[in-house]
Amino acid sequence: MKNNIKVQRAIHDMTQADLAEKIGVSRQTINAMEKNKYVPSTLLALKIAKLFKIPVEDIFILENSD
Amino acid sequence: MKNNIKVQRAIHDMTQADLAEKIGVSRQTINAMEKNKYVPSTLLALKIAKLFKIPVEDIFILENSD
DNA sequence: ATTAAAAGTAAAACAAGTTTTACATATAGA
DNA sequence: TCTATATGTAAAACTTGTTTTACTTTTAAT
Repeated sequence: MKNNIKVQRAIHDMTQADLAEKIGVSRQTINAMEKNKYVPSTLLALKIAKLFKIPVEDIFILENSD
Repeated sequence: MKNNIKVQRAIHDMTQADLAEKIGVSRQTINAMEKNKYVPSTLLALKIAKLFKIPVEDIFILENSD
């Protein structure tokens, strides 16, 4: 699974810290997600999608390996 | 956060075990999700949404308390 | 070149998701 | 009523997500 969080942040001109604060997680959580260190919870995915006003599927993309 | 998994299973005439097997988790994981015992990973959410051919947001719904 | 802000990284601790095994309860059909 | 299938539940073990603290590196602007 990959994700577009970095791009969406750029579009919305947000730092990792900004995004972290908006959705109520630590900055390291955002950083680790962007670096594909781990798969976030559905709660985080929904909050991020809501914030960026796009579907979860447009941010988090399933890959063949999943 | 709540979810419609039970309804979607009914629409697709699947048991908890069926769904579990299709997306590669244990039956207890499906049961626990339906009973709101915990929030699944985004990977699971995407797989379930793909299987039912509807958006993640139509299955997992944010609530005010989230 | 220096500085400030942003991003990357790492380890320990803690919280939460998932599996496994096992049993109890419910439901529908024979 | 008996039986098979589906669902609910629980505890232990394991895996993974998340936080906290703290430090390093990068980037962009001065």
